[in-house]
Amino acid sequence: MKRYRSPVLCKTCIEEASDIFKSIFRPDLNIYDYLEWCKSYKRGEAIYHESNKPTGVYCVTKGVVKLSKVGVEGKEQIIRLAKVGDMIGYRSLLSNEPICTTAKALEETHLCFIPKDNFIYLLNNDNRFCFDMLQMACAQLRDSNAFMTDIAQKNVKERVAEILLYLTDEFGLDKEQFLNISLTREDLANMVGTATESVIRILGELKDEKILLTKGRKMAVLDEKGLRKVAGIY
Amino acid sequence: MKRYRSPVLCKTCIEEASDIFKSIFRPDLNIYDYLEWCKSYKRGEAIYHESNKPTGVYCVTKGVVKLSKVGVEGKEQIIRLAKVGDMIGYRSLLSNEPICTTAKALEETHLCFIPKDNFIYLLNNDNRFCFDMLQMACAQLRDSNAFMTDIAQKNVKERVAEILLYLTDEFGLDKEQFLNISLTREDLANMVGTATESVIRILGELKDEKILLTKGRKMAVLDEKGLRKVAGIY
DNA sequence: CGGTACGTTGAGTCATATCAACCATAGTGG
DNA sequence: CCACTATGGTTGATATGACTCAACGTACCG
Repeated sequence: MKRYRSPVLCKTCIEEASDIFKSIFRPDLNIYDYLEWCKSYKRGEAIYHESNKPTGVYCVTKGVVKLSKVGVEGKEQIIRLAKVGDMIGYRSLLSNEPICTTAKALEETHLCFIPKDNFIYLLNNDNRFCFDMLQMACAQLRDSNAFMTDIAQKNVKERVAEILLYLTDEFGLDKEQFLNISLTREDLANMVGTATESVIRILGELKDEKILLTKGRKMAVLDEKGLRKVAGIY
Repeated sequence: MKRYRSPVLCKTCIEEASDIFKSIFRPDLNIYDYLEWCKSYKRGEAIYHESNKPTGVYCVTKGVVKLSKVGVEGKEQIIRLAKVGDMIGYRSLLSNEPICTTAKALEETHLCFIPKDNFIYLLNNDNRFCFDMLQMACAQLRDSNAFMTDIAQKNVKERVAEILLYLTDEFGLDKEQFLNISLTREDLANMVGTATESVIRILGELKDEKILLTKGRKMAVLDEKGLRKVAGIY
């Protein structure tokens, strides 16, 4: 849990991810003035917890963050995965309420922190920044609504297939054609809203159908078209 | 399908609902300059359809609008209900994509229309307006995420109970203690993501448990505490 | 007065959760 | 280095919530 207070390091962080942050962190904005620190998180490490008060927002410059809510009887529901170029923690801050999700690093992750006051200042004084944030929030709203419809109407197999497509899209494949993200079966289950055992069985079916290949936690999509068909997306 | 092109009528519309639009339609903004028209919609009338291109945003000054998506095999999923003071159509407009929901009036509804260019102009030139929109989008994102978790984890009875609480909260009760909104059983089913028959059975159970009272389409919550318990909210 | 949309009920089926047992792997401390 | 423990993965058996289908009742509307 190293803390970089040096603005130079923050600058490096952002610059490494600059093409992704293109709309929000523009060259003329001088975002470095507003960052308080950048920090490295280990796999599994918590970033913030449900019911804490938001103190600012975090920008992901490396790694992947899992955002989840605790539902019935402590069961976790994964709301979204945030990757390089994403901002987290802004939603509850802007709704003026306690944080109602939990954020955890899924792998080694670097975050830059913008304290609340700076963030609000930026929003109130840089119209372009505010507008970009609004567009981002709208895009997430779209995803959330679409996903809600899927959970409500599709069966588990369709949802698992859809999540695999989403992961392919979002995180891409490594040189061996494996998905560039490592999730436990339980994480997968908590994304699609089902039981771990169900996910395992579905993955088994997809393997039998030669659509998927797994090697421990690594997964490769062999037949994207087939997967699309299973997911009910044409 | 009457069209009022008169700005005076728009003004009346807005002023009647002014306390609700307080943040977005402030006195100093002179929103009337940006409205193109206000229009009255009959119960059941469509406002816009999936896959149309967004041409602007609509402000509800009277009535209730049902926003839904079409899911698997044509089954409707209700995303949210918009009432007086709400804005609809802004999400797809800001994500730069075809409309992906359908909007229908649930009762006699008045809408004021802000054309796309005016809306974007406002966002880009009135920082306060943009910030308020951002806050609104964030609040909806919170609701959407919370609802996603519920659909994924709660059973049908819990979800029905929760929707009834939500409706009480959102639309209030009339003088006879009946919910101030009229939904078909199918609409209820499409909100909680279940079958119409299931909703009917659950409502029957709640009546047996003296928690609910129904009279045709009218519903009265007799025991809010009991309902809360059923919904799993404490 | 017939039609259309909505509401209700019962019976049968199936998808999925739950429970329980067991295996695999990796990290830890003695 | 090995036993120990924790965590995650897998499989089978069983239970059941909720969907589907079908039939029928009800009410409003032109």
